[in-house]
Amino acid sequence: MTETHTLRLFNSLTRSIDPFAPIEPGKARVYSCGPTVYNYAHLGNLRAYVFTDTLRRTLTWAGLDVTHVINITDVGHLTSDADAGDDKMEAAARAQAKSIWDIAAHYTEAFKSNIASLNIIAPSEWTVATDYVPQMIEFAKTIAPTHCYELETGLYFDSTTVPDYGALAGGRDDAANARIDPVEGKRHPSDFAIWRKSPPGEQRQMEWDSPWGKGAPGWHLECSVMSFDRLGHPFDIHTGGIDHREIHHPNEIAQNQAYCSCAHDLPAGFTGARWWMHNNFLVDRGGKISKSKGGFTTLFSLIDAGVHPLAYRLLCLSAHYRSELEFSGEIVATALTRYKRLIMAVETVRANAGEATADLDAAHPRLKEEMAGFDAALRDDLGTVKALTHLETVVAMKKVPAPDKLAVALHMDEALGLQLATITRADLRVRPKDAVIAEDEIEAELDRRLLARADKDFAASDAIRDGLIARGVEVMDGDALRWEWAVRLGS
RNA sequence: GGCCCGAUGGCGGAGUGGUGACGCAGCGGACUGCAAAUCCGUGCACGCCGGUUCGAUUCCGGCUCGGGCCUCCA
Repeated sequence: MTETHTLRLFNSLTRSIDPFAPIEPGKARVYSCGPTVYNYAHLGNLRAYVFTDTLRRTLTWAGLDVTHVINITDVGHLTSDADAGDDKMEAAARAQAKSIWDIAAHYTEAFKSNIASLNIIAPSEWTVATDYVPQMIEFAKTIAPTHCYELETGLYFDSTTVPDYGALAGGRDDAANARIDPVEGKRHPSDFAIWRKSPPGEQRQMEWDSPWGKGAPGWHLECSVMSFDRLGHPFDIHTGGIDHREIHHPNEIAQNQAYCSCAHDLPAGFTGARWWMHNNFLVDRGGKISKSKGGFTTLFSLIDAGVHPLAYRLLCLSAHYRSELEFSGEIVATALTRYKRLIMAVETVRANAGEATADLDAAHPRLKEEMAGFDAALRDDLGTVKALTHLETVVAMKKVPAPDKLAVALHMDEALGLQLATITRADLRVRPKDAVIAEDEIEAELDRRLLARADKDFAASDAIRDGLIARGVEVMDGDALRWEWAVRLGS
């Protein structure tokens, strides 16, 4: 099928949608800021990886060979004010009376499990921050003489030593914005830690020797070091949540500029990645869902309530990645219904089609029209919202050959990742964690009900049905599936 | 306090200088012993005040309300 549209993506550096051209023809190198593994990822965190996955699939769709790296931050985040507070990892370890390494391993596995549940393609490589400490120290040594200064608390980056500091953030006010206590001795409010010294007399579970004393790397450092190490410099795209646009990524860019001018004599203005892309937040009534505030919803809890994880993926796809997306139990439930109907429709197409048409170019003209619309939507800064409607149009289309329909739908799904080729409606019947009745008992009750109905004993059959409903089971007579779990969403 | 963003029907959410997608809910119909599930059909919206324009939801200004960042966060 001839793809005629240009891929255009929003670049936070230019604040505009620009035609995308990779550095190396035919290839794209992408780095995504990964999770800090001191707690479970919540649904808002996961939106970022659905976005990243959509980007990756779209690049592939556009014919590019993608190398994708996601990091695991297992060190280096602070819990509180300034640049000298507690480390989040250390705090979590203390709170749970476990080793910090156990904490990291546990939440890393949980995260990877979430990624798999959402049908997010695993990155070409996961990089782990603590594996890179020696390289971080080398990086810091390279830039220290010309870009850093040392204080009691650590090694700091002087943000005025690089051109256009903070340009990504879209202009920052420099002075008098001190809402928090600044670190004693910092030259500029926007200076940040490259290396954090362990407090005197305190033994940390994670600490390393360095030219600036025992301690841990600043958390901005890891992404610069790992992205350069795995993807080279420059590379194509760096992604992350929109919150990183103001601090973390500008700091990363500053480090990249410093490093490249020190080590490679690269021109000023070099930013490491050519494109910086940011997804917007998943929000609750009260605002963004925050990991550090607690009380958030995880993908695990959604599954426990009886919601298939891909319904959440569909929800993410139904809004543009740069828009805020409202979240509530009710909203996920609508996504689940939408997903269920889509899956049922595809199942029907599959049953009618047998084999999918092999040659998409030979598909029915109306289908090719939708295909073109889908392609255009996707290539226009990842327009999944429209792309999704094209998919639904295709699946619902009358008077076109089923094998063609199936082929087109499955092709579209390569970009959307809704597992249309394999998921069945029965798969969507996710057993709620607090279900009070077993499946075989449900089946037995339904068989009893069938007998009562055959006898036209409707009082008895209705009583059985009411009993099942009371135990969270929906009875569906005119449906091959016969019954379904009621979804149990809190609020 | 500084910087920035948003406001579309009951809810979610696209989009556009000139008939305002789509999904969910609702309503009507089919099916059903009755429901449910499913299918078909369908009503409902561009925060307020000015300006530009033949014409603004769309462009500009002000206002109101909501949110984000400035401290770890996707």
